Amino acid sequence: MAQVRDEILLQKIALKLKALREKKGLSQEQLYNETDVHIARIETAKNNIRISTLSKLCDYFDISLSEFFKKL
Amino acid sequence: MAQVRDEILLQKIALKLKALREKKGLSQEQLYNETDVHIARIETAKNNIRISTLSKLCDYFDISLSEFFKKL
DNA sequence: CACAACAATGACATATTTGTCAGTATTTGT
DNA sequence: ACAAATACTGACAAATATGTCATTGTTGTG
Repeated sequence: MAQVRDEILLQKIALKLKALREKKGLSQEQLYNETDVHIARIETAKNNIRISTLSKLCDYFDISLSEFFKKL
Repeated sequence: MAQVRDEILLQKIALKLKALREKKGLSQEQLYNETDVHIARIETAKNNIRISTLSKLCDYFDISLSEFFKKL
């Protein structure tokens, strides 16, 4: 089902974003202060992130969207 | 500004999706019948597409998200 | 255990995407 | 130019992402 595929995708994105954040040693709150993105629900795969939100985060983490999805 | 960067990103995504669709020789309506995605507003860069919507389209076009953004 | 820092979750408000459909504009082929 | 196909746009409803704040749960450290 498409729903299941989406859940898997969102889960992968969630884990990847969490890993990027932790690599920088930031708390969710600190990341919010830097990017204005509330990450909690994204990191728990509750939200179907918009492309501009993901783009903003990738910019902050110095990774291209292509790179982000390559090692997903 | 972030707004401008988003507009550029959405414009690139729009053009890329249109090119993929036209490569398959499909009208917007035909693509909708295949994917259940209304593409008109996305191809005119009016919408900030969600990741699962883009993923669905990439699946249909047989291109990975990483590939999609690589040649953006 | 107790405390502190952090993450997860619920509730609510706001903004935006998407579906849907109708109407208009544009393109394409003859 | 004409007709048909296609694309674009506006309006409305429904679903959902995100902001915001409060509360609860978790984790690590003394």
